[in-house]
Amino acid sequence: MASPSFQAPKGTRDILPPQSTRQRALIDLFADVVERASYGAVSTPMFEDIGVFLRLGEATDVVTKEMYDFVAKDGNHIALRPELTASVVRAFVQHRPATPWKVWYEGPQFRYERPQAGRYRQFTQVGIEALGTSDPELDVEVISLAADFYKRLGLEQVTLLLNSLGDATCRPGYLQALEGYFRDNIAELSEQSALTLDINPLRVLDSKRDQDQPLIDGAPLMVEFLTPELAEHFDQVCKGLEQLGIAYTLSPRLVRGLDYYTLTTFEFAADALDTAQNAIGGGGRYDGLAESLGGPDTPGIGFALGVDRILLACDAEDTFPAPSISPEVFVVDVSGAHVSLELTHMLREAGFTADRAWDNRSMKAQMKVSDRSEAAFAIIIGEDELAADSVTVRDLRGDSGQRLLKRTELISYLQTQLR
RNA sequence: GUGGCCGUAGCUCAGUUAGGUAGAGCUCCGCGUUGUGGUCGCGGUUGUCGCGGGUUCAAAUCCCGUCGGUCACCCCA
Repeated sequence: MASPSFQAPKGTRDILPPQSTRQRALIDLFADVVERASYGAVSTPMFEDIGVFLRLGEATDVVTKEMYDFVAKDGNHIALRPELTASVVRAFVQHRPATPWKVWYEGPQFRYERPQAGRYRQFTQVGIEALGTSDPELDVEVISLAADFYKRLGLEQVTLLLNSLGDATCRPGYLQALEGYFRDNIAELSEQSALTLDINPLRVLDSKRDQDQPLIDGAPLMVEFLTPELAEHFDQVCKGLEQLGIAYTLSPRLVRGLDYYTLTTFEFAADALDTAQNAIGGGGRYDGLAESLGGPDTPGIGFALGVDRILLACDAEDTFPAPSISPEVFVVDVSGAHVSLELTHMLREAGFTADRAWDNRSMKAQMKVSDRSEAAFAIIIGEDELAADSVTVRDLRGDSGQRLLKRTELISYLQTQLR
C-alpha cells in the first residue's frame, strides 16, 4: 500500500466507531443532566470576529499565541473559537434573552498548540453558562451539575478544586501585594516565571517548576483580600456544596488561564490520569464579561468540560464503555433470490435493528460475519426456505437452537424473543 | 515556542547495538465434501520499513532534513 498522501492535520484526529458512538453517548448523557435543570441548548458559529475573543484578556496565551485567525475575503479579521464562553456571552448580548438565561453547548474548539496526550488543536467541550444572577446558589447549582455528570459517567477519582478570585474592587490590591512579594524574592524565582510576573502576577501561582514552589507556597492569598461581601458570597458557595454533599478542596492558589474569571473559580482534576493534562473541567464566574462585549452589566457563571480528556479518564477508571450498535438480527441469504434485500428492510420497518451479508458469499462465510456482528439471531434463507416461503431463525447467543418459521410469522416471533 | 523519546503489514510489535534488499502474533480470506458462526487444524493475501536527501558495492539499520506521534516545560479542557 502506498503511504497516504494526506493525513489529519497535526493535533487533530479522526474519531471512528466505536469511539464516535461513545462520544455521542457522552454528549447525550450531558444533555440529560443539564436539561433536567432547565438549561437549553445553544449553538453558536465556530468562528467569530476576532474582537470577541480579544476580550478574554491580553495576558492569556489562548488569545495571544494560540488563536487560529485569518482575514476573510471581505477583510474582516476572523478567528476559530478557542473556547465557547465568549461566543455564548456575545450571543446573549446580541439577543438579550430574559434572565436568568441558562444554556448548554457542545462542540469543537480550536487552539494552535503543541499536541500532547489530552491536548489537541481541535478538541470538544461540553459546558453550560448561566447569566443574569449573582445568587451564590447558582454557583452551587452549576458546580453540582458538573459533579453529577462525572458521577453518572461512573468517574470516582475526581477532585473539585475551589477558589475565589475576587473582583475589580479587591483584586488590584491583591495583585499589588502578590507582585510585591515576588519582586522582593525575584532571585529565587525561575527565569520564565520572572517573565510571567511582568505580564500577569496571578499566573506565576500556576507555575509547575520545582524551583518556584517554595516561593509560591509562601505567597499571599486572594482569600485574605476579599471584601466582606465577596467573602460572604464564597462562604455561601462552600456551605451550599456541603449541603449537597459535594466534596471540594479549597485551593487558594488556583488561578485560571482566561482573564475574565471573577469570584468563584473551580477546576475538576481527574486523579486517575497520570499526565500533566489532568484537568477535565473548569469554570467560574465572569461578572464583567457581558459588559466588556458591549452588553449590560450582567453577572454570569459557567463551566467547560473537556470531552476528550473525560474519555481518557473513563478509560483510566474503566468506566463508560462505548454503547453497542450491534444489530439484533442478521440476515444470511444463500437463496440467490435477493431475499435479504427486502427482509432487512422489512425487519427495520418493524423496529428491529438488522444487518446482512454482502457479495453472495458462502453460507459459512455469511454465518461468520453474522457471528461477528454480535447479533442475537441469524435469519437464514436458502433454497428450501425460499420454496416454502419460510425462514430459519437461529439463536446465536443462547442455546435454543434454530427453528423454521413461515415468513409471515417472523416478526411476531422476534417480538416474543427480543421485546 | 523549548527539550527528550519514537515512527517496520489493517492492529500490537521483533529486527536497528556490530549495514548484506523483511518477520511474529492477532485480524482478514479460503479449505476441513453435500446449506450453519463461535473452538481447533491446514493454507493464503497485504509492506516503495513515515517521507526526502546523503554515505556505501550494499541502508529498515549510519548521517542530515522534514512530516507525524508521544512525554515534560508552557498552556489548558
